[in-house]
Amino acid sequence: MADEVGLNTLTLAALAERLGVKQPSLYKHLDSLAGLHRSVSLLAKRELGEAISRAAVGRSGSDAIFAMSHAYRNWAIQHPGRYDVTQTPASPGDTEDENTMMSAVQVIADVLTAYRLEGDDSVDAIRAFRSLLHGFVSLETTGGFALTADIDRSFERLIRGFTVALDHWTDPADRSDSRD
Amino acid sequence: MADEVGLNTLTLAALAERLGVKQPSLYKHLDSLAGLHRSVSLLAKRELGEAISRAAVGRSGSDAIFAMSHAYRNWAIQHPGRYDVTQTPASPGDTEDENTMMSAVQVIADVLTAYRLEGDDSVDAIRAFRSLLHGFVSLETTGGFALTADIDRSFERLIRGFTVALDHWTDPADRSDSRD
DNA sequence: CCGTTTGGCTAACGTCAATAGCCAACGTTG
DNA sequence: CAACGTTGGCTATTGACGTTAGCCAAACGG
Repeated sequence: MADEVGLNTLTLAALAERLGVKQPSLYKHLDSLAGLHRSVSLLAKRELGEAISRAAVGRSGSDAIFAMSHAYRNWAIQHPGRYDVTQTPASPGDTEDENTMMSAVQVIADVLTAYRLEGDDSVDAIRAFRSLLHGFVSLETTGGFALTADIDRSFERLIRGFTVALDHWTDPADRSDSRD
Repeated sequence: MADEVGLNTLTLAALAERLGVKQPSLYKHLDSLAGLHRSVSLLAKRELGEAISRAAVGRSGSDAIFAMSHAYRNWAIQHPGRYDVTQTPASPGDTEDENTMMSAVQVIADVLTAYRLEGDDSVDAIRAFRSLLHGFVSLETTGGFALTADIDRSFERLIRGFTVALDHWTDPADRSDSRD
């Protein structure tokens, strides 16, 4: 239901009606709307983490990156409502939520090990990859890409660009434009 | 006020109280909550567009990209509430909103002209750049980066990676990992 | 077979967006 | 100056929603 209507507009009244039940009866199964949101968020993080993890097994290097990226995007497109709560951070002290998030990020970290990045270099690469994926998928699912140009192709291009950047991740910083 | 509390939780009651006025009096100055959201969104898009446009004047190539990126991120960090409605697409038929969005995207397109990309190549690059910026800023402002590693550095790294990728944007696609 | 748990219900309250209708201050204009 | 329309506030009310309290019947376990 979150995927159909969006979590923000998912009302307890509507949920009760769909279940053929009166609104207060829901409180026998959930503690609050916020609690429901947390549950959905937790479920979504787990599912997305599993999806990208499954895509990465048996692959490494740029192969794994492409596979994981497509798994990420496909899951997000198929579950837009769930997706947009995958990035809401855990409430302070919610260790279960924190751990779920961390294990999903760990999948990305593992995939990047092929590039032999260490310490901050690795953190930077993980943040970059997460930014890429989230930014593209977020813009796409909210309808931010107005033009009719092929979105699949743009995504492929984006990921390819990332692998190219990874190949030069530890090159010395140089702001000059290498092409002219 | 949107930046302090977030647009989602900005309530008309609270707004009225801050203005020292009763809630229904607000309707003499706005049509609805949705209308207010649209106004804020429109203002935000215009402001962000101007910020990145200002940053890009007099620069070109990767210089312009870095300047624009920092202007984008800084504006978003300083105006988090406004930022997160900059990416909400215009309602169908809202040409004013569409035009505002388009002119902001046009700034990006102009900056990328130095890379001599044409047609779909250009669209792909614009989408990639928007994804990068939005993804990073979105994750950062919502607290998605848990580790204490330097976020400024990660951003710098991300943008540098993009310029590297741009230098090879039109290289033939090749999924093999060039480093091993 | 009796007690407890489970899962529904009605009634009620507070908050919020929104509408209707009233009224005072003010400026314009004949 | 006086009549008048506009502006911008107000109270009262409604409807949707989240939430709590308290009641009750069916199911289930000892």
